[in-house]
Amino acid sequence: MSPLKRPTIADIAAAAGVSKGAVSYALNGKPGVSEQTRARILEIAARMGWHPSSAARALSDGRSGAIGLVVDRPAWVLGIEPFFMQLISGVESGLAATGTALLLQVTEDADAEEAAYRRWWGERRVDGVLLVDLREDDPRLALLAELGLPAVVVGHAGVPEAPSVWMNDGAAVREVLAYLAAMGHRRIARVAGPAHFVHTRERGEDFARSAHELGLSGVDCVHTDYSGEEGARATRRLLSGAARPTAVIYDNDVMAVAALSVTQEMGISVPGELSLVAWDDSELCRLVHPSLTAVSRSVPEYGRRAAAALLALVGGEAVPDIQLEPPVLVPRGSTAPAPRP
Amino acid sequence: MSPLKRPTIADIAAAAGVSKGAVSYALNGKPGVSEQTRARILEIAARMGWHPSSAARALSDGRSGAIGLVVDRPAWVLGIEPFFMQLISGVESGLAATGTALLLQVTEDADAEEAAYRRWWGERRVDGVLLVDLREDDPRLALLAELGLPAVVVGHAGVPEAPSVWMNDGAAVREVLAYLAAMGHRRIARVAGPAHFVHTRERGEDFARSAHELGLSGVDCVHTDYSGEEGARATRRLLSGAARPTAVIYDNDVMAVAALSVTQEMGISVPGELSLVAWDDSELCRLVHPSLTAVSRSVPEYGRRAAAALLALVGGEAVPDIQLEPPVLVPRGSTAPAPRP
DNA sequence: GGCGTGAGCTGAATCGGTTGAGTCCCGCGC
DNA sequence: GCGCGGGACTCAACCGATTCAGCTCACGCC
Repeated sequence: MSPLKRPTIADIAAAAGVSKGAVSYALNGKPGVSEQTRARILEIAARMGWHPSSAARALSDGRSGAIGLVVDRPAWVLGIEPFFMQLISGVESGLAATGTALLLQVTEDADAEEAAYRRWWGERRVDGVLLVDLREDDPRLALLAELGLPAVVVGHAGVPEAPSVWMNDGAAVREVLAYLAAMGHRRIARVAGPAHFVHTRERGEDFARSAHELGLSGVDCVHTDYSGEEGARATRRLLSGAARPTAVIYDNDVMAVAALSVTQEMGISVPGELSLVAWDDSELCRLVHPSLTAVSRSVPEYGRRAAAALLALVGGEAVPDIQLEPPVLVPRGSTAPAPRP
Repeated sequence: MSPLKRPTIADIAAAAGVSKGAVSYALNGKPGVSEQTRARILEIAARMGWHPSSAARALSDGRSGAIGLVVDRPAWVLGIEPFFMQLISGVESGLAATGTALLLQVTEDADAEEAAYRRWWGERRVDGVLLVDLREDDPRLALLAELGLPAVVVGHAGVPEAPSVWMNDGAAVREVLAYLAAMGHRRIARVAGPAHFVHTRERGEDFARSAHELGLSGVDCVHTDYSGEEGARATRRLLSGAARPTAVIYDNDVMAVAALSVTQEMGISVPGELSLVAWDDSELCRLVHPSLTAVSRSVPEYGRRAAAALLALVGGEAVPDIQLEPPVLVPRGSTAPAPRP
């Protein structure tokens, strides 16, 4: 079968007996044609299966009709980390109605990520980008500002250069610590993500504040790269130390799952001797035994709102920081009262 | 800071004192300019930080410089399934050198997936697509052929409409069954993916054939949607039946992990009373305790080769089916000799 | 009847590349 | 000395949309 020909507005114009301009007005809902003519043109366009050429549109109005997302995490972390796929699902649903496309790029390091932005900008491939995993003094913000590429920050507020979509982790941190404290836990540790991520630091500050308020001595913190392997190693170290914690909180679910198998290895009972809490809830947490108590936040919602905010920003609207519903604690089988000393 | 201006070939032409055409020849490595002039133009372009406008290029030569991937799996499966992110990582690395972009779309159902292809084709957004999860009599093949949109099938060979990148599962199936049989397993079951996927059926045929060759009575098969939940349910059913299997093979790692927690729930020892094998190896398999024996295949390699094949196809080359190294069995802690009857 | 007005449409420029059809000049062969 | 070939460029059309400046009516109004 010979491939279909793609109709252009010129074809429609010919079929309707009007000029290209009239067709353009009709198809874009702009004044300049009578309602009769508009209806006729719309009908013809639909019958011909017309779609606007994204290239032509991009060329004439300077909009590409696409947004970009660069994910700069090593492949082995990405594979298993549910966060990104859920985020992407959410972004898609925020984009779906508008017909905007999503460009995805997975990079090896921060330099490659910056190069990707430069390329997308130079090639006019995207109208804006979503920024995840903000770092301290993140050079990407300056770069994007220099390029004039609109961006929305996902995951934490108060960035002067760009609007953001965020959740207040503080309340959830407080909730988790209060819950553990109420069950008698006093020695609580945290296995965190990389220290250079802003959200890691901020969550750390939340932990310190809440611990102080609750009269806890503090929360020991170990940094990792989010991988199960490092999560397991950190857990072994914590559980082998002199003052073994009675509860550990993990910055992602993958590490919490890894920790669970470490406890089995070491013959430590969960939740009898040790309570575990995962930050970020995914099917993974319900899959393992005992199921993991988790801090649940709607990651797709993150994506959806961020996409919508970016579209508004690209459209020239002033976009404020958007705060989403804070994460909630979902208690499951991995937490229980602290063991008697 | 005011946004940078994006240089065009006209700017370069003006700076070099030549015409736009000459600049185009120079930048594309075509004859028509002297080596001196070419070098000068290249130098100016580099200094100005020029990138070709993807829109302009797409408009004039009909190529968008992008390929598309539609993933039609429910969001909750996607989140945790490592396969797709690994595939995407691989695709990126196959694309990286060429400057081709990747468009990703996550859809709710098959209709939305077809609509996505129609849109991409109509808008000339992609030069070709990667096709995963082929179904029996897959309507997508006819659609893409009708549209004339080049496609490469990932995951199984012998499709008349499009070249494919695949691995021979048969050898691995044989290896797994022989391994289990050698350890005395006779009642072996399989928890498979959806029956409508071609690769599910083909693997089933491989199981039947190998079972027969090895003198096994056959392999019981239960179909699921790949989710941990259904994997767990299927496992409970299998383990509650009269002739309980001594070994179960899962079509993905997520279900195998879910199964492991079912065995804990039910007090069945792994691998003492039951052996488990996961198809597809990811960090997940190493994370749990006992670690899961798995059939490992290089998913990123899949993506890389598929991307390369698609680029060749788009470039007008004749692309044959490409067979990759077959998957290999990686024995870990979840398999052991069958229990004495 | 003349004139302004605005709806409804046309024509052409424009975006930034690619490309085929010229143009010009230089060197070479006879 | 003339013609020819070809290297090095220039020019302009073209891809498919958007958009602005007209143009042409019909109509209302004084």
